Amino acid sequence: MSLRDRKRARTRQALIDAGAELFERQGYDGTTVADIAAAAEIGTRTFFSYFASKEELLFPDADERIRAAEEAIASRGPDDGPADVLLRALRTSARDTDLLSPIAARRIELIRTVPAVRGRALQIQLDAQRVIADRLAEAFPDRLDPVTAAALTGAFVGAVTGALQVLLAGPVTDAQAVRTALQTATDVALAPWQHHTARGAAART
Amino acid sequence: MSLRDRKRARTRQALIDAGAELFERQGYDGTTVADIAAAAEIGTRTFFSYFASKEELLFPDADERIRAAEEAIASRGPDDGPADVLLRALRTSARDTDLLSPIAARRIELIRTVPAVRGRALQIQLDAQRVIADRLAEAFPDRLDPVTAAALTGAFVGAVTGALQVLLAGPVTDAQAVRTALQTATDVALAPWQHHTARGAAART
DNA sequence: GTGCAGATATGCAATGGATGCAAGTACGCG
DNA sequence: CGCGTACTTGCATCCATTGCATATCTGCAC
Repeated sequence: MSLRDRKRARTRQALIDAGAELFERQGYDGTTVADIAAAAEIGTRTFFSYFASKEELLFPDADERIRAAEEAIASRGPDDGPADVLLRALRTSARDTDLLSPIAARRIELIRTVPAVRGRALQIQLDAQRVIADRLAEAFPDRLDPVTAAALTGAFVGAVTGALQVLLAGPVTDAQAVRTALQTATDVALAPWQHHTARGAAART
Repeated sequence: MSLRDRKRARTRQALIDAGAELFERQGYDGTTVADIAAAAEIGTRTFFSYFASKEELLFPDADERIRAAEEAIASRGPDDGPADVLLRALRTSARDTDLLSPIAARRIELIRTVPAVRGRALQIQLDAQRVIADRLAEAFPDRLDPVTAAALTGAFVGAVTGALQVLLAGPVTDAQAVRTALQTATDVALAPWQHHTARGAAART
């Protein structure tokens, strides 16, 4: 990796850190892009060559997570059905984002309270959903047409999102509660599809 | 209804119409709030006493749709299970209101192509989802805990949304296409639940 | 009808995100 | 070392959005 690349990566990380720090201290709306740029010691204009918008700063790893999910689908076992694959994709891409880490908690708080951030988060989620649905359809060409794959993926993601929305409405809960809620959500979403997609669908975590 | 109210309603409608007209002719980003306000013959500042943002102009009846869904839940039959009720609520709020209007296709097109609009649409959807989940949990207090209700609702909405996303992937030109896509989406996305509940058993959690 | 209180409308100014442009600076490579 | 390309940056600009102060209107009571 060249010096230039390393430098750029370092600046990028500095921006992410500065953003987290400032959002924490002054709130999202109370922090201007100029503040963040100054804290990372770059010009305000330059900020936008690293992130397309202020919100992007909060989702720096969206691409990686999508790739991780694609990876998980690609590396499925021969006996896995669509439901199993979706479960694995979810675990893979959600792994590093342990919902209970302090950083994640702050991000969730921002998603919950700042409309612009929520809107962006939902868009990213929908984009990810589309990619996953495409891969899923490719993975099971004889069992899932594209529309059905999209519906299945949407049901899965929607259930998880809905459950988390309720669960995370209050203050941060314990890890076990999160696990239980996820289990509930995936069960609810996938159960009706079992006879559509095969029996191996139920999985436990 | 007082004169004041009528006047206000008329201005509001004028703004909606002017917006549709201008977005159509100049594109969303090519149309400024000042343009819209001028076309409706009010001051730019006044626009924001009618709509909180430029995007809101595209979702003037969000409240009514939520109310329609709540209505559908409230008026459930004695033998309906959660899935039946949800199904009816979705069909009602989707069918009832605006999707039949001639501007439906244009709105879909804007949702599809303008990030800000898509973000807002998703937020509105999520908010609606939360309300519906709450009502559903209230309607079946002994069968559904809040998290399960939210997961179930999210699964339904997510499934339909996911299917729609694929069905409306390309440019959308006429309202008829929207209607048939919606029909197909609900059929594909919700079929699994209909079989499921037809057996008499609700989601088994 | 008159006049008041509260709701509305509007103009003005300011903030802040975002973008285009042109000039400056640094890096990679021959 | 020297050049071409990529990265930075300041500047001007556009536009959405908001606060504030002021003017205007409507509903209502008298």
